Amino acid sequence: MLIYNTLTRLKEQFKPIHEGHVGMYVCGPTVYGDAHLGHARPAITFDVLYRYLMHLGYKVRYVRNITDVGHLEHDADEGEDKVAKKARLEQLEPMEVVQYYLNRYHHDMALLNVLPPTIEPHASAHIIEQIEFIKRILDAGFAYISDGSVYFDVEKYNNVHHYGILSGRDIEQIRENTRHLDGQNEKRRSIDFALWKKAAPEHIMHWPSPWSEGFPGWHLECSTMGTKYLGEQFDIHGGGMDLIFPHHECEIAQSVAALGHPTVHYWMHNNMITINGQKMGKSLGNFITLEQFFTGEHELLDRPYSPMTIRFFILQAHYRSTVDFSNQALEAAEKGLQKLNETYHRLQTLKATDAAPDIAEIKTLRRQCAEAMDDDLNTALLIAQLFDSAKIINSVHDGKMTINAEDLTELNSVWQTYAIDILGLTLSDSGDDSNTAQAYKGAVDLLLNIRLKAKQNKDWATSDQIRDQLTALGFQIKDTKDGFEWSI
RNA sequence: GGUACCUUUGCCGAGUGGUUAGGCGCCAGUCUGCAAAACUGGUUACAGCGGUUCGAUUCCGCUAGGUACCUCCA
Repeated sequence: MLIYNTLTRLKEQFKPIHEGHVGMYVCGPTVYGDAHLGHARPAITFDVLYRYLMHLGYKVRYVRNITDVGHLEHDADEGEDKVAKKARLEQLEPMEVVQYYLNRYHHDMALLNVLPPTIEPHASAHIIEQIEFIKRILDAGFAYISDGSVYFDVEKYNNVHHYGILSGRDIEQIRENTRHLDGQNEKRRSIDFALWKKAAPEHIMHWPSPWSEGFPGWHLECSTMGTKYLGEQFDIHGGGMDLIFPHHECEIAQSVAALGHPTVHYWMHNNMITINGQKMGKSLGNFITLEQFFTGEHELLDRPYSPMTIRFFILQAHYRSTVDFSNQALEAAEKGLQKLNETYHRLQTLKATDAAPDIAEIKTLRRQCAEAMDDDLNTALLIAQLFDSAKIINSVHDGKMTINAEDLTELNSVWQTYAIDILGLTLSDSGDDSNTAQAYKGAVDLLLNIRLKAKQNKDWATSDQIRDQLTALGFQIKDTKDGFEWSI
C-alpha cells in the first residue's frame, strides 16, 4: 500500500516496523464543545485506514487521544486552560464538562459508524508521564525553566536537529513571522513553546510538578502518550492538516529531544472541510455540529442529513483534498448512497443461472478495489468501482443479463468487504431480525400482496388505497416488473 | 509579508503525458392501469498565457483567482 507521507511529501510504500503489526496514533478531539463536520473528517478517514489495515491482515493498535487539559485559550492571555474556562462559565466541574462532551462525541462517532480506537487515552490521566517526559527533555538540555514554567528551547534544538522538518519551514522564517504576543517575557524567544505552564491562581485544573503547580503544555500529550502506548518508534501518526504546524512540528521536536530520534514513520494529514470556500472551524464560528446535520436544525441546512450520508459525502472525496460543504453536494451524496443501498439489497435477491457466462468486469473488480485503496486510500475511486459493478447487478435484476453462481458469490463478497467492512457503509436495511421486526415486515408484505392481487383483478380503488395510505404513513412503495419493493 | 497547496464538464468530485472516472442534475428511452420509483443510454471538461514534447488537462515557467498554515484549531 502507498501512503502519502507529509514528512517527505511523497507517496511511499507502507512497511510496518514490526511485521504483521501496525501502531497508529491520531489526534483526537478537545472535548470542550460538540463535534462538528470538521471532526468527522479525520475520524472517518482514519477509521477507514484502520479498517483497511485490519483487512490487509495487520494487527492494529489504534490510539486516539482525548485532549482534556492543556490547550491555551487564544484570547486568554494568562494562559487559562480551555476546559477550565468553559467549566467556570457553566459552573461545572472540569471533568464533568469533559465527560459530557466526550459522551456526545462517542455518540456521534457511533452514528457515523466510526469504530472505537483500541486505546483512547486522556491527557489528564497522563500527567505523571508528561512530567517525566519533560524531565528527559530538560536532561537532554533542550528546555529551560522560567518562573515555574518550562519552555522548549527551539533555537538550541535547531542547532542540532531541524525544527521545521515537517512543515517545510526554517527557523529564520518562523522567527520573522511570529507575532509578538503579550505575556511572553518568560520565554527566551517567541518561537519557544511551553512544556509546563505554571497555573495562575484562578485556574481550576492544575497538578503538582517539580517546577510549579500547573498544567502540561499544548503539544506534550501526543509525544508522551504516543510513545507510551506505541513505543519509541511507531508507524503512523494522523491528524488534520491544520495541526502540521505548530502542533506536530513541536511533537517531533519534543520526541527527538527526549529520545534522541524521531518516533513516527508516516505522517498522514487529512485536508479541511470548507463552508463557502472557507475552513469550517471553531475559531471561525462557521461550523455546523454533527448533531445539527442529523436534525437539520441550522440556518445553512435545508433539511437533515443522515450520519451515513455524511460519511459517504466525506468518502466520496480523497482525504487530502478539501471538501466544500453545500446542501446540493449533500443531496447528491444522499442520492448516490441511496442508489448503492438499493443495489446492495437487490444483490441479495439475485439468483444465479447455471449456464451464465463469466462476466469479465467481476473478475477484475476485487483487484481494482484493492488498487484504489492501496493508492493512498482512494475511497473516491473505490466508490466509482462499486457504482460500475452496480450496473451489472441492476442488469441481472432486470433480467437483461444472467450471472453464474461463482460470479454472484464474488460480487457479494466484494461488496461485503469493500462497501461494508472497509468503507464502513451501513447498507443493511435495519439489521433488525427481532421477532417484532419480522412480524412488522411480514405485515407490510401481506398488505402489499393484497394490493398486488387487487391490481391483477384491476381493482384500482383497493390497490390505490393501500398504496396511498402506506405512503401517507411514510412508506415508499415501488412497483416492479412482477411485484413490489418497499422501504420506510 | 513568508511558506505550502489548489483552480477539472451545470454542480460535487477522481485521475492521467496519447485510451470511459464516478455521483448528482439534465435529455431520451424501457417498464407501467395511473402515479412514483427503478433501470438503460446520452451528456467529454480540465483558469489564462508561454515553454518542453511527435503529442499536455497531466511536466516546467509566468499571470490571474482561491485556500491553508505562520495564533487555539480536525
